[in-house]
Amino acid sequence: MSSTELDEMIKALSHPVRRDILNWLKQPELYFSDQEHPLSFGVCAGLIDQKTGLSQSTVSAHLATLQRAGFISRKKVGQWNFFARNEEVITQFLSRLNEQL
Amino acid sequence: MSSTELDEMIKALSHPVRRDILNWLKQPELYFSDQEHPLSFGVCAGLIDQKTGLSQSTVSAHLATLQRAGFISRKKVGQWNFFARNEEVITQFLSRLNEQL
DNA sequence: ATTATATATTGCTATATCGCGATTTAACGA
DNA sequence: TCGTTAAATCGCGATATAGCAATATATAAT
Repeated sequence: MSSTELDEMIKALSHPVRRDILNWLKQPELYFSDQEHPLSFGVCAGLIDQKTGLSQSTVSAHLATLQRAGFISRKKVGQWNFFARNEEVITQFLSRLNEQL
Repeated sequence: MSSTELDEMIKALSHPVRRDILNWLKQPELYFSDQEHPLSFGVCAGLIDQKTGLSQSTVSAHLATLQRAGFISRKKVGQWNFFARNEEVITQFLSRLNEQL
């Protein structure tokens, strides 16, 4: 993980809504039990929109930020986009921060 | 540590210069061996200014940000201000992040 | 083909952050 | 008291970020 990438990751975490999203995705069955599709796909954008209470376009941008940072992945199924945490990346980020901070 | 405080801490880390400063303060004897005063006081602001290459006022603001977040402490001795890491706070921050992320 | 749904993208405004030079404040020394 | 040094604070312009509504795009359903 380059220092530029690390920077992008920390910046991605520097907004409370994006941290909330990461947290919700940690336990989808707890926060998105109402999803029609299997949670194994991930959580679809619309439900995340709802949960934040922000506009669709705003949340879409937040999800893009988290994805660019590598924290989440997107899986497109039909007309839906499902998001899930990249646990390996998150683990790697935390250990990098533990070393370097 | 409240969620507001956590937010302030992450935001404080979201600037590369501020992370640099925290890193330099980890090994003052390595990065500030030219300091006239004992390094046990901490590192004085002027030397940090120099090392960043940014203006005095800019660095002063960065140091204030780090201090507000709790990551560093200031010790005033005569006309100098010495800064040092708050290791306990940093450790606490890291463990909080490890849990919550 | 048309319509509906899901979501990304665009264009915009408002606010926050960064960096600087100039000024102020504080402490020291002559 | 006056000049010097250290560092905070102020005022400013430039850039980045956040939010929204509107639009575009892609898929699905009728």
